[in-house]
Parts: sequence; C-alpha cells; structure tokens
Amino acid sequence: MSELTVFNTLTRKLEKFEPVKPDRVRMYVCGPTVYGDSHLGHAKSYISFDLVNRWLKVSGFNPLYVQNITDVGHLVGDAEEGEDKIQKLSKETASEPMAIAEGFTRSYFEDMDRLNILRPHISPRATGHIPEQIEMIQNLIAKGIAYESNGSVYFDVKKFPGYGKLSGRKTDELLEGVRVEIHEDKKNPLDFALWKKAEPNHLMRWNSPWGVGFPGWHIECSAMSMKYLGESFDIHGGGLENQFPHHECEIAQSEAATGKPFVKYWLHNNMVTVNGEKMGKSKGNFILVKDLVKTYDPMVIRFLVLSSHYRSPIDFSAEGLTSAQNGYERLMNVVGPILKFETAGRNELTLPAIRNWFMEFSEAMNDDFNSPRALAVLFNVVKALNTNPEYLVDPAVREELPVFFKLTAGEVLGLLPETRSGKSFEKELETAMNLILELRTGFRQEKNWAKSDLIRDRLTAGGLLIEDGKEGSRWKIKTNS
RNA sequence: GGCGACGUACCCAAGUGGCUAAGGGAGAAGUCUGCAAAACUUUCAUUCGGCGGUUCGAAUCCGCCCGUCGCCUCCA
Repeated sequence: MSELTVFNTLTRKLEKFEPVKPDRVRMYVCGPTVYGDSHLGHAKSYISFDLVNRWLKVSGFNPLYVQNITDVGHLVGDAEEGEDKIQKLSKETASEPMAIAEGFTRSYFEDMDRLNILRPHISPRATGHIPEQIEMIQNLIAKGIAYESNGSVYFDVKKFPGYGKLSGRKTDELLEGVRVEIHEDKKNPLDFALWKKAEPNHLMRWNSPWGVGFPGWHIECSAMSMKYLGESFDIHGGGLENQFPHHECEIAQSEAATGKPFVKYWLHNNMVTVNGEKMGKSKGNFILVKDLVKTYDPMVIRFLVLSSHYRSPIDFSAEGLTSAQNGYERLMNVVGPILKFETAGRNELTLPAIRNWFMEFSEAMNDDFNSPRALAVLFNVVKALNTNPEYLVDPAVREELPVFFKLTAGEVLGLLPETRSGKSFEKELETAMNLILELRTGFRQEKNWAKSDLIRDRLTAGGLLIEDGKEGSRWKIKTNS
C-alpha cells in the first residue's frame, strides 16, 4: 500500500503526509462568507476538500474537519473604507443582519448536502467567537506585534520576518505594487487590520478594549482554527485566491501569537471558469448551485469536478456538463445493479482481483488526491466487468463487488448518495416496477407492441427508463429528469 | 510592472526520464435486438504549443520564444 503524499503550497512540493499528532488529523478549510447563495466556485472548493476529508477517513487518519462560516460581512469595494456586505443587504431588504447571514448559512448547507458533501465536524461562526478574536488581538498587542491606532488595531508586518513565505512575496516588492494605498492610521501600508473601529452607521458592532468595532477579515480563521484544532495543526485548505493576502496574514498573526508553526500542510484548490472566463461579479457570469441542479443531477456536477484534479482549474460549459452526465451514467449503469447484490455481511476485500483494483484506486488517491486517476481505475473495472460477464456468476465476486463500489465510488468519491444505494422508498419502488415489468413481458411475449411500448413511453416520460435485454427487461431512474 | 500556474487527439483529462502516451465524452463501422435503450467488439495522438540543448533514451530535465489563465483589491 502506497503512502499519502500531498502538494504543500508552503514548500511548493509534493510531500509525504505525516500527521502532527498520531491520534488524528486536524484540518481547517476557509468557509463561505454568507452574503449570497453558493456558486460553482464553492462547489469545486468544497467538493475538493470533501474528497480530502473522505480519503483521510477511509485511510484511517481519523480527520477532525473544521470549516468556518464568515457571518461578519467584511467589506464591499475598497479594502478599508467600503460598506459591510451583509450590512448592504440588510439595508436593501430591511432585515436583521444576523437573519440574512443565517438564511444564507442554511442555503449553503442545503446546496452542499445536495452535492453529497459531508458536513464538517464543526462549523464555527465568526460572530460567535468575538471574545476569542479579541483575546488574540490583546495577546498580539502585549507582544508588541500589533498596535492600536484611532480605535482600530493593526498588525505590524515588519515585526514578523516570515511575512510572504506562503505566497512567495517579499515585502519590499509588495510596497512597489501599484495598488497599495497609503492609509493614515497605519505605520506601514502593508499592515493589516485586526480590529476595525465601527462608524456610527455600522450595524454589526461589538464592544472591545478599543471601543466599538468589528473584527478584521483574517483574525477569525486564526482564532477559530486554533481554538478547535490547537496551535499547530495538520492541514489548512482554501481557494488559491486566498493565498495572498488572507492565508499569509493568518500565518503571520498566528505564529506571532504562539511562537509555534501554525500549519504543516497548506492545500489550495484552483479556480472555476465559465465558458473560459473567470466567474466574477463584474462579469455577471455567476452560476449558482441552486440554478444548476434544476437541470443537472448534483452527482453530475460532482462527477465533473472530480474528473479534473483539485489543483487544476476547471471550466464549466454545457458541453462539459453533458459529457460528465454521459460518463456518470455509464458508470452507474454498471455500478447501480451491482449495489443491489447481497453482500452477505461481507465488508472486506479478499479476492485478489478486487484487492488489486482497490490498490490501484488507493495509489491514485494517495497521489495528492488524484481523483481523475481514481475515476479511470473505476472505469477500467467497469470495462473488465462488461467484457467478462461470466465473472459476475461467482458468488464470492457478487458479494464483494458491492463492497468495493460502496467504498470507492461511494465513501471516497461520494458519487452514490443514499437514494441510490438502497434507502428511501427504493424497496417499494422496486416491488412496483417488478410487477409492471412482469406484465409488460407478458405483452411482449404476445407481441402486443402497442401496449408494451405504451408502458415504456409513459414510464420514460416519468423519468424511469426501461431497457430490454436478452435476459429480460430492467429499469433505472433517469439521471437528468 | 511583480509573483505563480498551465499549454497532451474534435472536447475534457491522467501521465513528469525508459514497456504499445491512462480514462471519459463525441464521432465512425460492426454484433445483439420487434422497435428503442444499454452493452460488447473494432476504430479514433509515430506524438505531447514552437525552436534549440542535456541524455544511450524526454511529453517528462534545462534555455529561449509564442499562447492561455490566475493572484498582487472583497472573492471558493
């Protein structure tokens, strides 16, 4: 069995994965800012880290997965002076800011559930951890690394020599950047806010040792990750675009506060484009998960995301989605019926051929979560089974194959939601469909094509496909209905 | 301007020094079949953006050039 290797942004190398503490792997992933419905960017990012979480679990690393919910809106427009995003919506819709944040938080979980993303073990809210953030800021001030200025608190970047080590930037180069603006409260233009003074009209506000205000953008992730995972933990994940400044600032404030290494492995997923263009508000090409699942099975979206590596960008187009849909159907045409086989209580892989397939699958996953390769292994299995149908006659094979697919396609890749693997009303539906097919077979034997086709057409229209084969007819649920 | 990623068939996408360059989609021909669908078989890159170099040997390493994208500002 191969060992897990991961690409660490900090070293820009593939590294052997060794947990900080042997008992379990601790992982933090930057969660959404809940001021809108989830889009495809969220889908890719959270499917990617769901895959990481699932593979860690299956390979026995016992992951503890924390993902924040950012419900302090942060700012719209220019970094320091803009309006809080949630505040903006609150004014427009005359609702409580917290009600808006709560609404989008629920919407986020709904969307992620549909994509069969396992919920993180802890989903801490930024607004629920204001005392922790204040405490951390006080600590930084006490150490002389942060300073108060006019009711706000800033991190003194010059006091942290490692600033820039994640994103490969040097502070003097950053200063030459065209867009760094001079800010009168800051000692240095690169200094970033830990705490912001609230203007009188600012809705989300808390008392602090420095007056009424609200936390800076980066501090919540440091405070909450360390609260639940400890001062040094294994994995920190997030989107590539957060490398700088967000993650860079997290490292600075955390390591300055504790004097210990913050995170061992930094994992970053690549971005989503739509028809070749970056998805962005300015382009007006945001695709929401809620809209896409009206047309496509959520598993098709998941399949598409998994068919490219998490560190590669992915382009969403109608053509790509159709291609993914056909591929997913091909996989399910074989896997679906096998899942119905009786496993007779079997839960281990013992047969050499199946063990070998699982080994190939594991090697792909251990290679920095290479899901496209893992999927290719499954397709090779599908091909092998289709080419050698006699293999499926063996009772041991029939018992063990469902175990194999539930583990690989199900537990690891998350492509088999409960409704497909035997929960809900599947048993009852099965009984009814078997009866219908039995009657229809009678019509077919009488060569009553009119009636047999009527049955098939009506079922097809209702989303149930009938396929007539040599060994009788079978049915399945349409992926795209 | 600075930093970084990438360029593999019609489309998507693995492979990063050495057996015949995975896999999916689309296309083509055939088998099966009341029709349809599915499945199966065969076919589909002498070649990996271009040009040089290193090497017995490179898609894989090095250099230059061309092109695409991202970050540097809120963003998954």
